[in-house]
Amino acid sequence: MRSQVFEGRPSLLAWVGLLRSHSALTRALNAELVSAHGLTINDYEVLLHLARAPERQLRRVDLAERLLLTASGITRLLDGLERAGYVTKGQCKSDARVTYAVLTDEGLEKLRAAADSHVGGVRQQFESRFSEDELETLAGLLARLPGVDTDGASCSPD
Amino acid sequence: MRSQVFEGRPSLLAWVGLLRSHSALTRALNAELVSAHGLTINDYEVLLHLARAPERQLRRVDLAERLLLTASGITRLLDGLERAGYVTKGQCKSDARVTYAVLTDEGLEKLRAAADSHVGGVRQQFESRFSEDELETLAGLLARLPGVDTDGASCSPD
DNA sequence: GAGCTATACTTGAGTCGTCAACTAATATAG
DNA sequence: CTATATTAGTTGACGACTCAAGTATAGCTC
Repeated sequence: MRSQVFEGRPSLLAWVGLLRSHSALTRALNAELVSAHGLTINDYEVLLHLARAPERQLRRVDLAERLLLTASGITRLLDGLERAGYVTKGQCKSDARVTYAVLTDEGLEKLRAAADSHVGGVRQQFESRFSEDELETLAGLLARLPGVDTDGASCSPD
Repeated sequence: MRSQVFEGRPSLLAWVGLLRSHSALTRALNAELVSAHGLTINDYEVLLHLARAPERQLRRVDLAERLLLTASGITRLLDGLERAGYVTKGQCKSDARVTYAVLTDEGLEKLRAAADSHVGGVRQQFESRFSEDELETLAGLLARLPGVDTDGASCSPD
């Protein structure tokens, strides 16, 4: 049993490393973002994905896929962003089931305001510890884990 | 702005990779563990840390440090494990403030039962995607991120 | 075109964790 | 020794998600 439970294997080390580093980094970066801009990491990610999307809008489903959240999680997340005025709802002409999340000008404004300090925080965490090469290696390895890709459809015109 | 917000830099790629892979892996492995054994990843980690500790006990504070949770998070986590009978409270003779979390025989039993399938799941996720060398590289890189280390004190005898 | 399945989304209940405030015991300083 | 600060832990209120169930629209199949 010992050999199974007590983590000697590289896969287990990688796993606990992932768990811990995520916890620590997330905590730090999220606190930063919340205190400086009143945004959660996920809030930020929503704004970012919308900003990059054509027409600055995305179906809720696609947002869920990109953020790796459930549909209801997205509803809740967007609730907050809508109340804050950063996002509004939009209809889809060709499919009455879908509601778009549309980035407002205020939302884009907010994203711009938050981006610099957040990206700066992220870069500092990583670039103070790793060389450019190491970062590429790390990013490359992480990219092979599940959940790191996704791309989304759209409510195409009739 | 474009260059700041739109993640081209390796540090940003590494960061989103970490976020996504954590989310996906955690979801998968946690679901497995919960459905097979009724344990959360954090439940499991508590049992594991206790099993490795001298006397199979640890102060709540130290547990918090190891799991990267707050003190109150630990109180809540242990609530569940105590109700399930996997952990009990223990006093510290030399300091009446501290309460130990003590692994019961049932708890050790439970850990043993869960360990194989959980470790198996973890290994499968990682070893199906990476070579041994790559895993070592990944683990090594992750180890340099914050939160990946810790070691704990104990209520030493008078 | 009626019925069935699948998809988009919302809602209520519950879980897991946080923070801030609080109690209790110990350490330290004068 | 007394006063103050520090440390261990718990608790209430709350936030962010999840799951299961429900509603409404769309698409198939015959």
